[in-house]
Amino acid sequence: MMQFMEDRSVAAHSALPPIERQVVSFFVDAVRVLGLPRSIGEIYGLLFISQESLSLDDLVERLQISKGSASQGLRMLKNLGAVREVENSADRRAYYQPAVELKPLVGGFIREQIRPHLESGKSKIAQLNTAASDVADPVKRQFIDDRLDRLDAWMRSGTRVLPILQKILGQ
Amino acid sequence: MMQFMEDRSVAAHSALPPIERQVVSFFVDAVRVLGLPRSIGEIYGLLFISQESLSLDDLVERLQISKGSASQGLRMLKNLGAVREVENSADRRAYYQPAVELKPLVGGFIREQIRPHLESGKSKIAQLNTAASDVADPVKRQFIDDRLDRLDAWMRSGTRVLPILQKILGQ
DNA sequence: GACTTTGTTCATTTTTGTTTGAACAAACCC
DNA sequence: GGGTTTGTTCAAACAAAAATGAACAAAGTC
Repeated sequence: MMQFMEDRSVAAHSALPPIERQVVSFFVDAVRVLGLPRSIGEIYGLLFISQESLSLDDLVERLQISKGSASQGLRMLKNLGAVREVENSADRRAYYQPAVELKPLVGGFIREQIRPHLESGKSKIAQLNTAASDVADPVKRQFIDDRLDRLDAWMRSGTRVLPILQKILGQ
Repeated sequence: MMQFMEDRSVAAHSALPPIERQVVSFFVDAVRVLGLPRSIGEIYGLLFISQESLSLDDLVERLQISKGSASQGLRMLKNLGAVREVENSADRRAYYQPAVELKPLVGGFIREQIRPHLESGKSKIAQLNTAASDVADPVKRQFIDDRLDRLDAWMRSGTRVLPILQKILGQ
């Protein structure tokens, strides 16, 4: 009995096994490149390399992160379409599985992180075009118009590239 | 004489004019999305909307940033190929101009910010494949191999997409 | 209806990353 | 060689972002 309890105690505090640890570290680096918080990488990484779906408590225990982080991280991952809840009768906890195809991951990232910025960028350029009409000096005016036209072309290129990105990465 | 000095003094402390301010703000937001420091956006943004090339001191004065920030920011922008030094006889200061075509900007960003991460990711996966050969349980082993194969395919997709990105955005 | 389990929220703490500015180096000038 | 201008470096200060954990809500159990 005592033996059993000690085992559980050790399990609760032990570090992740090597493979799991390395995969988590891989995703921690990957999400930093994408500008997402470390915990997102930890959670997704552990789910990615786990055969069984995991509960919030599993994540808290194995990654040694707070319940708050796990909860917020899972919400963001759900919004990104990177994890989904799975049924688990005989247990009222929610269990999570990762989306492991590149396509939905890329799609979610574009939808949640890229498009909103492109949209707000376009509206800022619209404001700028309004402000530019107040410029008196015609030489300066022409220069500014040229620059704003460029910016606009950049945004259009950006918009154009997204579906192509999704197509290529969806394979 | 006194009049003249007061004008200079005011100019030194005055805020950026509206258009310049808005364009700088646009680029500050843009570089945040790309995970680059604010000062990079400020410097590039002001250069982008300025007809004349600017010196380090011009940037310090107009953006009200420190010489340190301006120096570091310009170095990063030069490394990215986003600004270039221009000659200015009659003055031993260096003057800077922005690259305003999308192509070199995208190219520089990919070269400096994306490729290094893709490379280090690939080598991490190689390490993981080595570590995976120590897994005893054949079922677990197969699962891990599947996941690592997926990761590898992701990285290959990533590598494949970069030249296409450059091509599309270079117009 | 009191108690337990599960998960969320959010004010505070902690961590991370950026900016500052003083010290320094390099190049030029007289 | 002393003085000036221009630009860089880096330790310390600061700001922004993320993680924590206590309080809370919701739902289930006895």
